[in-house]
Amino acid sequence: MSSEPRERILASARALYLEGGVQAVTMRGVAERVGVTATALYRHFDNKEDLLTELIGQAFLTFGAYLHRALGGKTPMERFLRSSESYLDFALEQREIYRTIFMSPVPKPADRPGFQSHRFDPASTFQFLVDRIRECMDSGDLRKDDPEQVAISVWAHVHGLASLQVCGSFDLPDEQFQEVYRQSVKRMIAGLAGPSS
Amino acid sequence: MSSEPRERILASARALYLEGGVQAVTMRGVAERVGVTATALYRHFDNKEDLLTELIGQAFLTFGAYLHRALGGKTPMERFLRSSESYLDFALEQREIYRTIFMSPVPKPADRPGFQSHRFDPASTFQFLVDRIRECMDSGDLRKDDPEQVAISVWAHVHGLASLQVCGSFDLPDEQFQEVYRQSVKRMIAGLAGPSS
DNA sequence: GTCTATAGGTGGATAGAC
DNA sequence: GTCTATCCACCTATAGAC
Repeated sequence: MSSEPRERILASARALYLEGGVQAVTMRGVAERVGVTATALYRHFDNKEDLLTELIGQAFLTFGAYLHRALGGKTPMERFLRSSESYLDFALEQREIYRTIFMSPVPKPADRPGFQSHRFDPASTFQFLVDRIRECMDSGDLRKDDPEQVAISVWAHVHGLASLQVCGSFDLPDEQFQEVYRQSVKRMIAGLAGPSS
Repeated sequence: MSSEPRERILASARALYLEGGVQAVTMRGVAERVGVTATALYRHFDNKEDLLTELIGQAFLTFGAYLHRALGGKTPMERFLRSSESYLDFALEQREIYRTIFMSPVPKPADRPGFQSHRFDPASTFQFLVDRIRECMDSGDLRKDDPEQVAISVWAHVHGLASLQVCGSFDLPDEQFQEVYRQSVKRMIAGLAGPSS
């Protein structure tokens, strides 16, 4: 590949990104990590935004790979539950990427002329979830309801849990939190009122 | 008051903050807005962090005022539902403050020597919610369960909804979203499985 | 492809005159 | 209390030599 140096630059950028977020990615910093001077990077990327765009693009693909695992489940309910597991795995294992995708303001098309939506942006995540839920309603595992509205509730619930953990609001180690997360998903399905499960 | 200029500085800082977040608050920018030079600010604040700390402190008080409204409800369930309403009101009306309090990494005591927790930080929000939920369990409005675990589920759910809206992930106008939010709270209470409500 | 040198920008903070 | 002048750190980006 003639683009091997390009990959090395992206790798260094990703490392800095995972350590300290977007603001930790500077041309100087990336260059130092690669072992060249900052100006050398401009042979491979037009400018910083270019580099960042490619980085984020790869991040979306990573998320897509996590979600895709859930489709290995054999029943609708299994696929639904696995989706929530995969979602959490991604949030915990790729914290900074999760922050960027789901905890940062969504750039509007107006802000970025020529903006191309990725395969796995928040919108397609949402659609993925709608499909899992519709399946469960068809199979009778979930009560019949508007799949899109239910998807909003479910997504908000898992995202809320994941994002609070990523922010450190719970002050729980990840292993303990995973159990809390699973229980909470059960509770979301069973509800808060009515007879105990 | 001898601290009147101090208040004017804070007001300008708050304005910038609400417009563009923390990063929009620069000593130069604040000073320009007040109508003085940047150096003048250092007569009133030791440094930028000092200014920011005071700003955030006031923000926590604002949030506390929102939550406090919920206590006007007459029954436990009413107070519980009003809490969720107040929470959303705050998130939508004070977006940037909401971001700072609930969507940013929680500073660990280690990071800030002499760090003093505020009256309404994530931890005390959580306690407030636990109290509302315990009330509802005692009154029989909610099924008996571990109030803290249920509080986690409930908080995550409303925070997830609020934060996704604040980020623009839903792409819905606030008025429409409020109705979605209310329905979702109902759904959280009723659950996703079992008979329709 | 990579370097040195350099331009041009933003931001925090201090010294000392008024 | 506020000013001017100034320093320092850090950043993106370009020109032109090698």
